[in-house]
Amino acid sequence: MIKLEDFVKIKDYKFKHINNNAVIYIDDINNVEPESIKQLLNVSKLPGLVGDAIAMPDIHWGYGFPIGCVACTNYDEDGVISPGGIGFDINCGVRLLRTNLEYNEIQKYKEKILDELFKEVPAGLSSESDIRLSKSEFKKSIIKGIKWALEEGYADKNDLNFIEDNGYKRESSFDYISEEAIERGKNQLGTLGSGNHFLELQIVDEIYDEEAAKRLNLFKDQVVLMIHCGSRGFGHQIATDFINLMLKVMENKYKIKVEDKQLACVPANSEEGKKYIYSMNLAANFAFINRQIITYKVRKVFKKLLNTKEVEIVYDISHNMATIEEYSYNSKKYKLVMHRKGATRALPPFHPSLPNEYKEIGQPVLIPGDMGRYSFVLVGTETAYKETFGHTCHGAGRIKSRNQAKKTINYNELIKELESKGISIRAASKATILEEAPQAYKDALNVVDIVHNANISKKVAKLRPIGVVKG
DNA sequence: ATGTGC
Repeated sequence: MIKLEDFVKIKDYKFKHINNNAVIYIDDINNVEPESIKQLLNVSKLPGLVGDAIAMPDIHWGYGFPIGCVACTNYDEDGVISPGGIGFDINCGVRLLRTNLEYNEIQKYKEKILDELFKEVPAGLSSESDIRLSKSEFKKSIIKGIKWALEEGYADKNDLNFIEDNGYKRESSFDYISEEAIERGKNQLGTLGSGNHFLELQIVDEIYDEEAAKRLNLFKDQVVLMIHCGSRGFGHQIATDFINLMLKVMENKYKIKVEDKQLACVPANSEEGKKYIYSMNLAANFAFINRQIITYKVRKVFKKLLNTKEVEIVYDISHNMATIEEYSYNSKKYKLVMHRKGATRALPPFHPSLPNEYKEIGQPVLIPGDMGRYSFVLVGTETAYKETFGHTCHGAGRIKSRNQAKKTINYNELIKELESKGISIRAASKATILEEAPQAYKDALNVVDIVHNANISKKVAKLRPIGVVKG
């Protein structure tokens, strides 16, 4: 049984378990579902954990690990890596594009822009790309990562500076990838997918931090675009393959016992651990290219309809990923396996991995909200570096299950409601729209306010959707 | 999230 009173408030918006290495950033501990707390406590018992298993205010139930969670293990002392701590959609992430246009300059072209975006960017379950590659071309492209996109003309040279890890994971390989993964991924580059993934036309609605907004080249009433998607069937198959592999060797070969089979894991420095890391990084490359090709399509549409050449990347972040990093924790140096699942990196100002343009403000944090309300831009802080291994939340989090949403929400009413707010929809499936209705989600503003008040990231801008392309 | 399953 989960006892909520076992979590004590150690400062505003932060609760720590009295016996376990688990903390939750939340306004009120009663606002967390017991199932996801149980999952967090399971994670806190993983071999080699360093510090606490950390939950963000958008925590909700997931596969093994809760979504909205950070867990770090000690690579040098057989700390584990677990695919469930990354998620099936490896390198699911968000990219924000800015234009030099104001809302009033595009208002009359809005529907046309959405038509073209919907035509150019394949969306929906099992949607396929117009880019056809042979198996060997596909392999070459994913190994090269975003550098392939640059060579092929899908990226501008400057783009790479504004993507986390420059859009390229060097430690990647096809050696441990199944034919199935290749088959599933081969024709999916530059596709949106389904579920909560989207391409939105948005307007900068409110600026909270003028200085940081200026550095990010964001201004009120500006037209921006947000891309939320990941590694499609490719990453999904890689996750599936490695969960199966780890289930086979975890107990027999490595004598690891976990609280839940879905926490299947192996030591990160083991044979299987290293194979997973190389494969996960490959899926990460896929997702970076995926968001890059969608960017290319957006640029094409804006050039064609508005003759706008300025569509620049503000930033591109991953919220489902693990990285192996040297990190100081409690004045001790570690090589950490940092699992982040539904959590966003939020590095402080002057961190060496930030682009020069953003050095003084910290790492941009992109938080997708729901299609009817808003999304957010924040920046990382020193407090995050000290308390959360440099992380913050990733989104709103569900309150209604997909089925509940489909049963209780009326499609026509929803579309009318969105229209009345000035939001137009292009979607491959009606069911997805119902599943992703604003009513199915928590208010992202509450989530963002908690991380802001806990100082693990700072609000910079609020973005409001005016057009949504979905699967 | 996902060729929406073991």
